[in-house]
Amino acid sequence: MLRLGLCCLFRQAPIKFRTTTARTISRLVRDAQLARLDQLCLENAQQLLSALDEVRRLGVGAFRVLSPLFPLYTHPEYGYQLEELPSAGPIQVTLAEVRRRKERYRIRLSFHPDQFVLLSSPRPEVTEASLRELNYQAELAEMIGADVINLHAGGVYGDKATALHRLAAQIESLPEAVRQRLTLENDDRSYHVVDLLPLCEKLNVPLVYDVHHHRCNPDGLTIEEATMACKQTWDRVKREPYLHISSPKQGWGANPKPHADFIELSDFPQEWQSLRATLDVEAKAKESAVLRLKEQLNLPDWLGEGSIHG
DNA sequence: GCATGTCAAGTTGTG
DNA sequence: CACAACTTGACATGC
Repeated sequence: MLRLGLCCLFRQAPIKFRTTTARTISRLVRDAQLARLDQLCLENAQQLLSALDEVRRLGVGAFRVLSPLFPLYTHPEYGYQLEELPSAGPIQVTLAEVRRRKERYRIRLSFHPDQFVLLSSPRPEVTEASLRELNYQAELAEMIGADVINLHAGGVYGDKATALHRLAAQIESLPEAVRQRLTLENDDRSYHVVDLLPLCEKLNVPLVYDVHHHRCNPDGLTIEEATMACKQTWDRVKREPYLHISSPKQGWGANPKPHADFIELSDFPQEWQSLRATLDVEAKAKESAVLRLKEQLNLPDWLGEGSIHG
């Protein structure tokens, strides 16, 4: 059965994640910086716990955790370690409870580092910053039990084969906590499913299939072919496949890349109807969009403990 | 209060 | 050459 996933934020539910900026933090002395960051991390951990309850209440089966759960954690100047925070203990306890609830509710958790995180760059400082960020997200993933850290392949730098070679080399030398969670996703500009498949098969990296990106940036594969190829990369490691969907904000005209508030049912590939997979819904209306798609597809509530499936 | 400009980070494509 | 787009607006400031 398909399980739908909500991405990062809520539009209806009163669940808010907070952040700060390097500029704001820079005006404080170190102790005050850590006190401020401590407050934000603790609040965000508590909000994540509420998020799991809300996802469960909505009958949804997956949640993507936003990258800056710990704001500025990997910043070169204002970064910090969890142990430096006065509330490190309560934060860890809260995140351990997130993990327990995710297991009880059978909710799948994932991370999607943002555009600055690349393993294909020829610039060492970009790779170093990316590795810091990946290690941070893996640390969080360990604490809450997230099984996926999903990356785009990044830039081409005028030579896709060489960029892919750098990407493969970096993947092979990742720390285990990152490596076991790393997945790659086709993007809407540079890397097709067909570009990533050889690397994914060689290194046993699961491939997340984003059908909107595929439609924006076609590679000759049909949706069914791309779906099956990606599914195989997950089958090989005996894990549930991940799919992404979104609809174009202004239709399939000049610029289909920006995301719409909701998913048009006509954009949902019928090939997916009977799949066992996680489908992240990338739509601005957040849980409203997930619920609408869930109804349109006639999917039942995703049930955890006590269900006849569980 | 509310409107508005700003915010760590990469790369590509468009106007 | 500036800006939008990408998984996502929220925060700080000034009126």
